Amino acid sequence: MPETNDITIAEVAQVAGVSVSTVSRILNNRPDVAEATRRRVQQVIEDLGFRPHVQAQRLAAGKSRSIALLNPLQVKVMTYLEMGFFVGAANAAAEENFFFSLATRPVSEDHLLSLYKSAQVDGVILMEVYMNDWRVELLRQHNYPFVMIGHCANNTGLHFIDFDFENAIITAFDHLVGLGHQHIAFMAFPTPLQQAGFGPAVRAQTGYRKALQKHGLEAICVEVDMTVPDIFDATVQLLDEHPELTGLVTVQIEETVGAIRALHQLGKKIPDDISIVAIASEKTAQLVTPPLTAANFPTYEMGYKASKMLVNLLKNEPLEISQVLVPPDLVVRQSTSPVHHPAQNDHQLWTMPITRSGASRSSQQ
Amino acid sequence: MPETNDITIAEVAQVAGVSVSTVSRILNNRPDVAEATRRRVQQVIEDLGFRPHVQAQRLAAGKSRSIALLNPLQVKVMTYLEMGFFVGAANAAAEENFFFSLATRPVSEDHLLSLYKSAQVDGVILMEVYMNDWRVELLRQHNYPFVMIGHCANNTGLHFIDFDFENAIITAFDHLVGLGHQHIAFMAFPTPLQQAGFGPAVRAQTGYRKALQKHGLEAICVEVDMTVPDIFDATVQLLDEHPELTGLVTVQIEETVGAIRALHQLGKKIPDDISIVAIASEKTAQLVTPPLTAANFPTYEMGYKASKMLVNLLKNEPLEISQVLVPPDLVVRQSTSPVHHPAQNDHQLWTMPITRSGASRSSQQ
DNA sequence: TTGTAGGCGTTATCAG
DNA sequence: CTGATAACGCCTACAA
Repeated sequence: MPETNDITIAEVAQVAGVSVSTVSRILNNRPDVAEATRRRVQQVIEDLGFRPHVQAQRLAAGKSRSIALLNPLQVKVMTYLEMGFFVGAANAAAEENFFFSLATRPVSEDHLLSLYKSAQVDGVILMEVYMNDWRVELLRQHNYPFVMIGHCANNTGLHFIDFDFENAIITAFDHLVGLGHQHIAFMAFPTPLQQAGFGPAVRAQTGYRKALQKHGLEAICVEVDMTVPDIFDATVQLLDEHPELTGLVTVQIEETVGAIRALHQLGKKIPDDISIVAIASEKTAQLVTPPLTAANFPTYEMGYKASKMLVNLLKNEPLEISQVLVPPDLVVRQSTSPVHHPAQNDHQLWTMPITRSGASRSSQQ
Repeated sequence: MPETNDITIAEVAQVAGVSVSTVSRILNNRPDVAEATRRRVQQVIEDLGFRPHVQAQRLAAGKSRSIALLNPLQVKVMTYLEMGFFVGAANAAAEENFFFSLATRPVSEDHLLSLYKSAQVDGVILMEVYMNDWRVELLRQHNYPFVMIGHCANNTGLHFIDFDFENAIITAFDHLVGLGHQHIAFMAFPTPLQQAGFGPAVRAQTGYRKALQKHGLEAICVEVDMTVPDIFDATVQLLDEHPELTGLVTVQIEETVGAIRALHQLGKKIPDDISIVAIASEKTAQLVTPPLTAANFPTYEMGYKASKMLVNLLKNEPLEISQVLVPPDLVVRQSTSPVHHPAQNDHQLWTMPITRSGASRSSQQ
């Protein structure tokens, strides 16, 4: 059996020759304590190696001083995207002396309320937010504190930080068009996500529509699942149907490697034959070859900021800004280059063997 | 102000017409309760939406029912390696109804002890373990429960799960030699880590020595920092000094992309010109092009297992096995092929421009 | 099978 | 500035 920490605040008080309340005051940095007393008691605390019992503190104070990030995580799977949010949020919480945890289990309404009711947390961070999100309604109705990474259709009274997907897509197209590209495909979020009103999916699509209109481009759009094999197949099929393509914009984060691999197999060079613009964090963009030109998705910073916002909320400190939309910042790396008019032997490429056959897909206007 | 959960066990008891202790028993699944009573009380709990106050439970029970993974995490940086441990451990803890948290801050002796003393956790999972690790000594001496992902020089009485780095390296060499390769470089852990007795670094080196001996190979070993640019530089220099190279074994996980990028830039084809064997999880191996042949590093499973072990320990349940070494499982993907004797125009490659200059490195025997 | 009562280690209120 | 003392919400002998 492990040696328990017998030392309590009472013993500290006794050794220091003061009352428990005085020790408690010192522990909580209250101002109304004589400097001499404070020093003496702190010395005793040090000597005894005393640490306050956090559960007792939480119970007595009526605050858990804990927050959680609600991650709709599939078991085993976590990407750099979520990880950025997570590490950022964790570090910010640690800085504020708040306990941080990750809720990995799928949340039901009941589960979500339980987090608050059972005093596991004082507040949560929501991610993967939908335009109309039941979690938001539920928490708002119960008046439980929370902040979002993402935002809804109606955000009055809500606190959030989100990436500006709409302008990210527009910026991506601006970049390619600026390099002379005219035949650009857009690899969009899966249709079900769009229909369900998943924020990034909806807003990326809006950005896409605006970009088409702005530059007078032909619509070449394919919706794919966020998996490497699906993107691989989609890319193959896309180039089959649109051999004139010289540009590609993707919203998939890490899975863009599927497109790269497909192009590689088709004998298409990046960026000589096809330029790619993605949405990606620094880390992710550097993970593939060539490093991707991408709208920078600052996941760490967003998680950090969200966490700070929540803690401020819980401390009843004023929030300077409570709704922030992070503007896209296009980082040019090595996956884009000026358009390069194709040589005439292009069609020979199509005689190459393709290992994975394409699933049926629609190429919508 | 958020609506607080007024409902307590006392109210449940009153409404159900029983005593608090009965409700408590039901909450804790004690057997000594009449079935009728149990059902009635559970109905009341449901109706009232009651959730026990976890802080109070922990205080009264004298157990936090919480564990933590001690991650010597550099701020902002987390790789798929740590993430696998983390998600696995988190899921296992959740299954056991234990609270899980990640300690992101660098631990001092004081900090580590505080975790226990302040009842934040009942036990911890250590990772990045050294052959002689002060944390292990400290916890052992205080008789605090813990398990390790990794293991020490002396492991008597300790509980751990670790990946068999030594045999992983041997297996990697076996594979390459089996394909006819004779000139194989080994990209080792940085010297400081080896000297400090970092477990994987030490054991990988042992495996390397044994592999050389087993197959009678020439030693071509370079120690690199675990960063993409460093590995890039090291690869360039390595091929400069050893143009006869046809095989490469790396222990770096994600950073191996640096080698791939260097080879790409040097005009070397993978696997036609150079075969690579890495140590990597499924996810990581698939992230680069071509997908890497690698000794599978089952990080999720290891985190999961470590967490289960710790929880069992804390529940005083018997541990079936308390020291497990995960055997390497070589997964052949697309970065290795039979040796392919070089064409005579190889040296022309060295006239290509290299963007990053190599830092000075030693190529030890 | 159920109820009573004391205690878990702090914080907070209110006197002094 | 300091000290009693009552919560905080639950668990757990012990008794019935």
